[in-house]
Amino acid sequence: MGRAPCCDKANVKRGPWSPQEDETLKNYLMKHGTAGNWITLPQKAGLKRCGKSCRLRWLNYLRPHIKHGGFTDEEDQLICTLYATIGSRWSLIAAQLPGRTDNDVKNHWNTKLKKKFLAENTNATVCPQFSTSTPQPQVEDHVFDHKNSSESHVLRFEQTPIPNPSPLPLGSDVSGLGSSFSAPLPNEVSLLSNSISLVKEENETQWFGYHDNIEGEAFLLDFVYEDLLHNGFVSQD
DNA sequence: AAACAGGCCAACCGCCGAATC
DNA sequence: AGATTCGGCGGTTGGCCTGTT
Repeated sequence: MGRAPCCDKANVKRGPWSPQEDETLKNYLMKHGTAGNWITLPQKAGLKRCGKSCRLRWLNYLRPHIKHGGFTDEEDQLICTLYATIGSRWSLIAAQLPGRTDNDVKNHWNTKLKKKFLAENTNATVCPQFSTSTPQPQVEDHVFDHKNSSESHVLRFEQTPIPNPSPLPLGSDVSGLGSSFSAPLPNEVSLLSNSISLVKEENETQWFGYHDNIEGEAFLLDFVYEDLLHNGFVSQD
């Protein structure tokens, strides 16, 4: 048999949280933490809520240092770039935006950014796939789907490998560049946009994806590399 | 001032992989 | 080994808010 049931769904409160509930949950978590179990937490804290609901409320609203609204242009650009790279993996995208939650980023994209970039239809510095130099795609048609990357930039990368060690200009038409992508790999490739690159240092066996974040500091995009590795576009040999 | 439409966002739903029994 | 739950995630929705007519 498995674990005990999650919660009595007929006996839990739903809908918007009251200030009292917020206070109760916040106080409890500040004092005791989750103790590794969200399901039993509401009972211990004296809340008639499902554990999942408590978790969501904490992560999206009550957690310290959460920012709401007021997305900057830099954040918009980063969201767009990452969306074009990895698709709708909001938790990963939000992880690159301090103080932002996946729900917030998702809402922001769905209500504003998606329309904005569809309407503008040209934003090569941020989202190469929207470039006017190529046929105008629908956003959904060209996002990176990590489970089925048939419409992704990464697949195009595989089909049209980059044999040249120098970074390619943003939005380059790399079709017809030649043979399959294999070792020896170039030292650096400007791969997915003007701010994301794959780097392989001399004498290193691993490739790493980097992105220049809004403060201009490079951070490792493990998931870019993982996607490439997972899809067999790079190897560790 | 009232009615309506569209935008926004908090919260729920359902799925999936990992963990547990 | 298989059944079941947990935790986490992305998709969706319902209700409130704001702008327009």
